[in-house]
Amino acid sequence: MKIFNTETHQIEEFIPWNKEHIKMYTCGPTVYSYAHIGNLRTYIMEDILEKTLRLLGYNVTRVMNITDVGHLSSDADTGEDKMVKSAKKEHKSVLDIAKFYTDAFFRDTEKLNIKRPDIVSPATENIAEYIKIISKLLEDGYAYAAGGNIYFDTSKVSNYYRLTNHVKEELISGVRDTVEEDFNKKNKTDFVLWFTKSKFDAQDLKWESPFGLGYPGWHIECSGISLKYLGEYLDIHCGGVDNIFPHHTNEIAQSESYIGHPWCKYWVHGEHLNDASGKMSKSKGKTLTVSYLEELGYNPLSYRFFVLQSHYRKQLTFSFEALTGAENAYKKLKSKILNLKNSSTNEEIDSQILDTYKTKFKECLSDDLNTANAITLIYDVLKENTTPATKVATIEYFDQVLSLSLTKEEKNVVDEAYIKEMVAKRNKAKLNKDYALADKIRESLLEEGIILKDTRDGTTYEVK
RNA sequence: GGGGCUUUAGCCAAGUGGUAAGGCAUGGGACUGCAACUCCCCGAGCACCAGUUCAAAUCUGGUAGGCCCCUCCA
Repeated sequence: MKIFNTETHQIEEFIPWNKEHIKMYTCGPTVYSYAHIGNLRTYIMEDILEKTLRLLGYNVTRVMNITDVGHLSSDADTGEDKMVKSAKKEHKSVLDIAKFYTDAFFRDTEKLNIKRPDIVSPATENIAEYIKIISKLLEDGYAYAAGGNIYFDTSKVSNYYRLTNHVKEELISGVRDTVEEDFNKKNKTDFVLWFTKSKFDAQDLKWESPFGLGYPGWHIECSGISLKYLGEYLDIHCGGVDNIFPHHTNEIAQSESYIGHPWCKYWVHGEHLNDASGKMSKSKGKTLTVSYLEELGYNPLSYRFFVLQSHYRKQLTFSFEALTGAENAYKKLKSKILNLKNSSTNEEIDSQILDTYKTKFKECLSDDLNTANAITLIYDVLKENTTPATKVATIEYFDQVLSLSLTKEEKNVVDEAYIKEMVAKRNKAKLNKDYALADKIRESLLEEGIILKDTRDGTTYEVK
């Protein structure tokens, strides 16, 4: 298995700390509104990565956090915590909001066939862990108190910028002017571990701590949850590219300062989904959510297919034209496969062909998750000169990772006798050359979602 | 101002030195009462310029465009 490691800036052979058991941590959603499909792209990538590792025979424990506290608003003029802001807007408590959008998030991921991580942990349920870490960092001189808050002292770590290649001096000269400076900090890059005093004081959730009544900083959450559930040796840490700096950079700083040795071996980041104007954002125009796609009549799995046709480290531009193309391709492909499945009764499976394709498939995914080539393999299988049963079995194997429900028959709740009756009626009309009536029957069935197909061997139907 | 990514047919894209995968759409054909479905056929020399090489979409340098990040923005 080869994977691109953000830390070393190159594709590397994957060698876990302990090959018996892989520890994987993925940054979860901030649950103050619905996830848009751009957010979900990263979770699809992580899903593929996890399933690939399992297919390759590894045991994997995957942990995801739910950020339900402490994320500040991006709208500089309001300066409120995003969670608090949503709560106010919707007249609910912060935790109600978090619960609501957490449920919505998992409903969306389920529709996209994204497996739920083994452990999902809300940030608010691990406060004791953060306090433990912060206390030790203070004790060891990696953190300091100033102006009521606890800060991490980035000057105490030697290779702070290792994820990004940033140069300290250049960073300082180029700070955006929209950012207010916090004069409590010793260094520009220092960040808050624990707030008791903040210009954003509208926090509903506060906890007692040795540092005063307050709430945790953004970055400590992921370190805390990861160390708690996965221990001091992490194999893979994933997230969107936007997390690289400062979030993951800071996680490394605080985690390694705390445990005193190297922490995570592989950093894997998913690129963004863009629209014509750039990065997709929750605060920009109509939010593209899974349920919105459904309202427009798209199958969520068409979106998964769309995403998998591209590479996770490449920016992907979303358009409805592109999604429609993916949907057409997905429908056609699935229909072909289901036809094969229905015609493949009691045939032998050619295990040699199956094995060949298993190997090829694993090679595609082991090549830094080349899902586009993995999908092309499906088309190759369909063209292969072998039994339908072999093809179906091969594609079922692929679908363990691709998770496109390619061989899953939709449940058709239809009255078969009724359809047969209507088809007979229509055939009679056709014989009588009463095409108006024939077309009318066909149209009325279509309205009920039943598509008639006239073949040489008679009329068959398909349920939408 | 700094750091990074990216540019392949109408669209989504694979490809990392040997002469452009796959899919969608369009067009043509077969099938059909007409359609739909299905099947068959058809398209680019890889942003541009200059190099390296027997050979470059693939390597080097430059130009242009797009995108992301730069500390409380996920």
